Amino acid sequence: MPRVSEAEKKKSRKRILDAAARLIRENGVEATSVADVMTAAGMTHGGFYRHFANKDELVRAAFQEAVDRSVGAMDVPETKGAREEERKRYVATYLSQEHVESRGTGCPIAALGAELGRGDGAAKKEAAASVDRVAALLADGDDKQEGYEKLALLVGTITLARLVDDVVTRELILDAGATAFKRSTS
Amino acid sequence: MPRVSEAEKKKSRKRILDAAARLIRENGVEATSVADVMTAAGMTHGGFYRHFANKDELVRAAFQEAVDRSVGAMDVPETKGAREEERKRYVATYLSQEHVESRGTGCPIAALGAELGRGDGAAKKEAAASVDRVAALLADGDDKQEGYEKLALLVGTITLARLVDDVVTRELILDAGATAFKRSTS
DNA sequence: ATAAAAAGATGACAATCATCATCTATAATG
DNA sequence: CATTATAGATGATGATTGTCATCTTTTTAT
Repeated sequence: MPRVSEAEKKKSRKRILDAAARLIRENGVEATSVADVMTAAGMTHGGFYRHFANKDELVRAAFQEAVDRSVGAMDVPETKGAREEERKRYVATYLSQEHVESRGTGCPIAALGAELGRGDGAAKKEAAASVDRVAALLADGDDKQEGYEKLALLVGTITLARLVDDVVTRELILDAGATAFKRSTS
Repeated sequence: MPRVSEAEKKKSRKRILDAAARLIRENGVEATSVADVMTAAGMTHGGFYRHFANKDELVRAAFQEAVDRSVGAMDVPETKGAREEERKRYVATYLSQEHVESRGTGCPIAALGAELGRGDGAAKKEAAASVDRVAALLADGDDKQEGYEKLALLVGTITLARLVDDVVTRELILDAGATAFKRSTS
């Protein structure tokens, strides 16, 4: 059948990226094979290297995509309280049971931070840059430390909550995170 | 050569456990093979199943061992300020550059929490129990939420710090965690 | 002392993996 | 329209994986 048009190729790339962004968050980078991603994107493994140089490059791009999507709403011009409004929404969504359960669409730093922290490829560098980016979006002004503190609290809370099967205990953990988060602002 | 004495077998088991506890924290569960562990323990892969039913059971036991070692000092009778003293030491060690770099001997929840949170075997259950245990040790009294909050902050902070290669930024992150931790107590 | 049990070595298994080579049919280029 | 470039399919690669079978040798039990 192939070859396909340029526009079609672009769509293919996007399907691959979306599939990867979901699968690596659901199952981890190591547990996600290139063939898995391609199948989820509706193709065979063969065409993969027409889109990405290697798996690390795919993971880097997928991680970036995931960050864009998950903080995109917060990344708006600082006009009046719009940013602050989105921040509130972001945190409430973050510290929710739904976020605990839907790993495939959740925070990529929480899902993959530990695993990427062990590596040293392009994906790790991307994740490091994302830490700065998300922290900056979470902070009120230019206080970097406030951003780091808030992000650490979010990431740690969801990590703990995902270990716990009991929904009641999970809620306790999420509540603890929310309470601490409020304290970090005032 | 084999068979070896009962005492020797016990020592073998401990060597396997120690090797696993280090390797899974350094490289993750998935990236650590049974053969890797056995080699690090000074044996070939053959004898592994005389000690553990399967890899999941090894990881569970190794995780438990790692937790024991890393919070052992805090887990003392609540006599006068002894516990509080150890808590301080624990947190200072936790939020240090050395901890960021020495993953193999560091906090197993931070190293493996996200990965185990995706699974559903014995190792995940062990990790869930550890969350409660460590949180309880970190809390002042019976305030569970305080424990969860503190543990989340520690785990999140070290996760972020490990993503960052730049030592200065890393220090900023660790400082932010330490500041927030103090605020969570008073 | 004889027999049974088993620790660990060696080796094999079926799966899985990332990556590459080749083939094809079609899109882009002229 | 003729030529060339290439997206994606098919299939192979060598490496790695968890687990099991077998064998040897020594310990334990009788």
